[in-house]
Amino acid sequence: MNYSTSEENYIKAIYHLQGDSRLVTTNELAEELHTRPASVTDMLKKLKTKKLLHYERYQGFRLSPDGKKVALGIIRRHRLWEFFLAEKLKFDWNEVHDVAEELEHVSSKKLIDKLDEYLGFPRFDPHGDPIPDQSGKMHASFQVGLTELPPDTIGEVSSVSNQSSEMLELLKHRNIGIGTRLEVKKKFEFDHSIEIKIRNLPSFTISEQLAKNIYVKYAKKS
Amino acid sequence: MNYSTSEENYIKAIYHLQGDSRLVTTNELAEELHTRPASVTDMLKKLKTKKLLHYERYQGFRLSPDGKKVALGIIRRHRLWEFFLAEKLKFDWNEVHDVAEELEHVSSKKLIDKLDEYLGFPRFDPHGDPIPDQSGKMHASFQVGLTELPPDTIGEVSSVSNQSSEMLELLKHRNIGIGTRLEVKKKFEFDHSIEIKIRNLPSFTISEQLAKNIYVKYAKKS
DNA sequence: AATTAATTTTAGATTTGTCTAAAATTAATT
DNA sequence: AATTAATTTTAGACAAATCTAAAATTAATT
Repeated sequence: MNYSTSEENYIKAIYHLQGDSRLVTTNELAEELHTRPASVTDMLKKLKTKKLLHYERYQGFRLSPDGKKVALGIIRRHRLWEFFLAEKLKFDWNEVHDVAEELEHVSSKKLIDKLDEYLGFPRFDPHGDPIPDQSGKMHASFQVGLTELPPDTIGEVSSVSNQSSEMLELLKHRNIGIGTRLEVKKKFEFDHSIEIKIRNLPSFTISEQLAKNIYVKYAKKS
Repeated sequence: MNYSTSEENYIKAIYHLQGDSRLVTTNELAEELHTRPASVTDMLKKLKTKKLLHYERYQGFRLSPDGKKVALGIIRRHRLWEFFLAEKLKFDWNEVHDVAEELEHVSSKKLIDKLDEYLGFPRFDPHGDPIPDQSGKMHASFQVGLTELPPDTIGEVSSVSNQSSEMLELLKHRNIGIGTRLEVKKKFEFDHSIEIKIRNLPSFTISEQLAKNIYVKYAKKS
C-alpha cells in the first residue's frame, strides 16, 4: 500500500496524461517525466505486477481502478500542500508547485487528514484545480478554455493547465492570476490570438498558445 | 550542497551520538540506524570524500565543521516540523517524531524559513529541545536529568532523550509531558527508583531507567 | 505489398544503498 | 607475549531505478 517516490511520479503523470481514460504511450510519458522510453517500460512492468495499470506491450496503457485511487491520493496531498504554502506561508501562487512536488511524497494519512482539517477542507488549490477529498471525490469546477470564450464576455481565471516556469513568468508579467477577471475584446482568425482587457489596464493581445492553457469560469459583465 | 535522505539520516545520527565532539564507533552507529556495520563503513567513506566527516579507518569518526552545519540544518527542519505538527495540526506531542522524520528531508530553504516565520520563530520543539535558527545557533536549555533532582524539589519536564513509542506510551499513561511540574518525594538507594508527585494526584514511583530519560528545569516549590 | 520510419521493448551496464561472509585490525585475556 | 575475542573493513552480491545500444514490433510511405 506504500509506493516509492518514483512510482508515485509515474502514477501521477499517467493520470494527468490519460485524462478521461484514453491510452497513454511510452514516448509521451518518457517526455513528461524527462526520462527515457526504456526506463518507462521497466516501470510499466512493475506497476502492472502491482495491479495499478492495464498494460499489454506495444499496446499503450492506462491506470486500473486501483491505480486511479492511488493517483487521486497523491493529487490530494499535492494540492493540499499547495494550498497550505500559498494560504498560510504566503508563497506566491506560481512558486508552490515545486515545493509541493516534494511534500506530496510524505505518506502519513493522518498528517494529510489533519492538514485538510486545519486548512478548513478547501475545495480548490491556488491554481484553481479541485482537491480530492479522503474518498477521492472532487468537486467539478465549471471551467471552460479561454479560447472558447466569445468576444465581449468576461471570465474569471480558474486554472492553468501548463505550469512551466516560463509560462508562469509570462502570466505574472501580464498580471494574470487565479481569480483575475478578464474581458475578451476580439478574436483574430488569422493566428487565433485574442485581445483581452483586465480592469482599467489598456487591452493587450495574447497568443493562442497561451490562451489554450488558461481556463476560466463565466462571470457577468461588470 | 544537497544530500540524499540516507546521507542525512547518517549525519543526524552521528551528530546525536558524538555529543560534544567525542569519537563515534561503527557499531554504535549501525545499531542506532538499524543497519549493518559494513553499510556504515561504506557511508563513512562517502561522507569523508564530501568533507563532512573526520575519519581514519579503525579509528572512529566525528563530524567536520561542515558536517555539523549540515546536521544543524536537518535538526532545524525536524524540530520546526515537530512544532508545526503539535501546535497547528494538534498532534499529540508523542506522535510528532515519526512524521517529522519524513518531512525533515524536504530541502527547500525558503520553505523552512517561511515555516519558521509562520510559527513565530519558536525556540523549543514539543519535546523541549532547542530549535537551531537559520545560522545554526540554538538557545541552550538549562535542563538537568531527573535523577539529579534532590528530594523535596520541583522540576518542570523540559525534554525526553529516548523517544521510543514504548517510552512515550508509558509517559502518557503516567500523565507526564513537556511542561509537567513534578515533585521528587523520595529516592530509593536499592534500585534507584524515584517517588514523584504530580499536582493533586497520588504520588507514584518510576524506575531509574525511565527517570534517566527525563530532563527537567528547576522550578520553585509551589 | 514491400520498404522505410517511428515506437517500444529487451539486453546488459551503471549508481546508490544495502547485505553476507571473510579478512584485517584493534582490544582483551589468559 | 601469545592467544582469543571483538570490532571494523573489504570483497563480492543484490535490488531499485536509471541509462545506451540493439532488436522487435507497429505504423507510415512509397
